[in-house]
Amino acid sequence: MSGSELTAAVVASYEIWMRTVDLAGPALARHRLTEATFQALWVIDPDEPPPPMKVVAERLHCNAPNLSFMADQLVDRGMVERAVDPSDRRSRVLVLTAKGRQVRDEVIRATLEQSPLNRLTDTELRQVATLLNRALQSPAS
Amino acid sequence: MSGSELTAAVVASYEIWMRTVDLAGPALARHRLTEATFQALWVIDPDEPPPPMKVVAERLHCNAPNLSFMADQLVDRGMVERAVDPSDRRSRVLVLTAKGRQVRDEVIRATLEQSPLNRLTDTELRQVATLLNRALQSPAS
DNA sequence: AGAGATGCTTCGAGCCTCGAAGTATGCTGC
DNA sequence: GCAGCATACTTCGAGGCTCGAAGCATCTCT
Repeated sequence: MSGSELTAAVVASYEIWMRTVDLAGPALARHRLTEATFQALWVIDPDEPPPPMKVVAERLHCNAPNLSFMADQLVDRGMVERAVDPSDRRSRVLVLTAKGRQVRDEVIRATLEQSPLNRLTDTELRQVATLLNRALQSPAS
Repeated sequence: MSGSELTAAVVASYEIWMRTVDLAGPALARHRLTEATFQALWVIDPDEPPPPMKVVAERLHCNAPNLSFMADQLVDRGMVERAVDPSDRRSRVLVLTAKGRQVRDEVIRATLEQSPLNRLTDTELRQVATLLNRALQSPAS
């Protein structure tokens, strides 16, 4: 219930995110991605086992019908394929295609390059990440 | 074009914002506000002269038709009124009503209280705000 | 006064989001 | 083993958000 420090930090984090999204727009359009589909692509790490849709939905803070819709878009664009999860046949995992991996790399690189955060030094970025992650780690209020 | 420091900071700022929005949801619903209308309410500071819609649209990173739509919602809910800007009769300023000021205070307080950032100390919050604002201040790339 | 610029609104299209209901598969206890 | 419940996803339909194009009122500049 304090005051201006908290307000300033929340406003700044809002502004950082909004500008990142704005600046990423053209790069997304080049690959016919929207912000929503891009974020879905982002959270599928090609260096880890393909995640079940349930996990992807959690990472995106969205619900199952919503992810189903976005997955359709990525499948239509040839960037992702659905596969049955061998460990649970109810579940579907999202597998990046070769094109999906390439587009993901390219758009993430463009997004990071243009992010306002890219103007900070590595030391400053480590401080930011440390502080923000400290805030995120506490028990779910 | 570096690497993991930047990625970690961008991901953390995304997660901070998404969690803030998630947690604010119930407080918004109590006043029949959506995330979009709440942000419009947020950027109208009752302690400053009522801002022209053009200024509000810039603060929200949205365009004129979009703000016009959101302003309609706030007017319908009795939180805001349009008034002619005396210095330019083309322009409309958005004026908070008494109800608008009260709801704005209440919902902003709830949002800040529940934000993950509320778990940091004032010193940490000052560091966060300083670093993020440093990133934001640089010339528009 | 006329021409062009600016601020807002309206309209229409498209995308995003979500609750409810349906299908398939897994799990538990009898 | 199988009945009943739980879980993962999909489909459907409604509603909200966003934006380009076009229109109106007003300002500005000459």
